[in-house]
Amino acid sequence: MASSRRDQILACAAELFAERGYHGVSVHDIGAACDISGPALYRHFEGKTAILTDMLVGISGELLAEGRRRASTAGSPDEALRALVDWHIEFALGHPDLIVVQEREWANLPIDGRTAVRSLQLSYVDLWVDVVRQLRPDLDRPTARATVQIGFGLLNSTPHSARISSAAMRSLLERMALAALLDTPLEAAG
Amino acid sequence: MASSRRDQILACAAELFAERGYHGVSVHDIGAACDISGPALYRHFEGKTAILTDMLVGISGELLAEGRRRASTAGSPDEALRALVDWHIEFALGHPDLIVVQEREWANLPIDGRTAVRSLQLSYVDLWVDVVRQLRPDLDRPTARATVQIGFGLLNSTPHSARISSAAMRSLLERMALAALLDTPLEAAG
DNA sequence: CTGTCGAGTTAACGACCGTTAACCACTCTG
DNA sequence: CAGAGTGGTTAACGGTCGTTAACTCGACAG
Repeated sequence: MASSRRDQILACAAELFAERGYHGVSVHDIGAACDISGPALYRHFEGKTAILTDMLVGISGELLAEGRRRASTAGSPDEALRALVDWHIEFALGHPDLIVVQEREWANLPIDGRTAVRSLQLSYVDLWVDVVRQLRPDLDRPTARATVQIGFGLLNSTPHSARISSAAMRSLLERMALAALLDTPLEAAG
Repeated sequence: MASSRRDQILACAAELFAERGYHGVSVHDIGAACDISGPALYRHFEGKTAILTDMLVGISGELLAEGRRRASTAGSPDEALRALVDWHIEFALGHPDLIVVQEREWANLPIDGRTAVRSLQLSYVDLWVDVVRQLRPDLDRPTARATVQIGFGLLNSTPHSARISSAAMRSLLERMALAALLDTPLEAAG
């Protein structure tokens, strides 16, 4: 189990990063949010970028690991997609700040963290793409990939959305996501 | 017509802001991208925040004005929704960097710019909500608002999506957006 | 030709940032 | 009770940032 201070720092930093962006938050700000001050962070992290790296690797890893678990225990492709959608919604509703940081701050990672996060994210996309292609054999791989990424855009909009109850938001997101992902083409576009 | 240099600065700044975030870009960087250097920007803008303010007010204003124009010339609610979707897709595909900046940098505006942009965005959401509610009388206003915002999340995912042709992306976005927005509820959620 | 004005330059200032150094207190172990 | 280790403190450093000042140069009106 990680040290409690480490987790507290990660949680405070996530909240601040989501609110003001990585470069808009100083190490002093992060420390102050944890009731310690500035340089004390260096007892727990190598530097400011290490906080961001740990955060993004953790998010991507958790999304992928639990996504794989749930998809693999599903009995059918349809159930698997529903399980993936439900899991993503659960994560996004439970950690809106992490969703925001994951979406925004990838470019601020050092090179090695960037490749690590990218690789986890690609695996997560692939997990979805494999399920979607079983349900939508009409889609070639690039189109299926774009479909999944557009679906993430839909699901990740949670933090920016109007205030309705969490249960209502959950079912609304699920319905819209499944409609968007499963819609079969009825018409050609110009 | 605005001075050409002003427009050039806004375009260069948008690209840089989208890539690295507002605080990740210095006035020297913006100047260099325009082949002028640093403090020369102050001949055209009051300061760095004025560049961001102009950019976001411009985006929100254009989305709203053209959205109103197209929705008002549509013959039916169904056509109006299609017109709004098409317009938003056209803008997002044509200016992916502006979409990114609009999504990310609102919190970095000064207070007055914040309220100006917020007000334009609210009007734009309302424009959509009015159309959606004509097609989906089953939705109460907060749910319709959330539906529209989730739809924006879907449409605004363009800049993060895999590379398929622009025409293919356009029709994919349109199909998925309409499916998500128009889907009528067939089941209740737990 | 003169003078004003717009649009650029470099130099400099103060503030703040990430990071390191030096120091201190508390808690354990032997 | 010594002494190492952990986790905190304040002070200070170098670098960068946004902004201002002072100056230059070309265009153009009278």
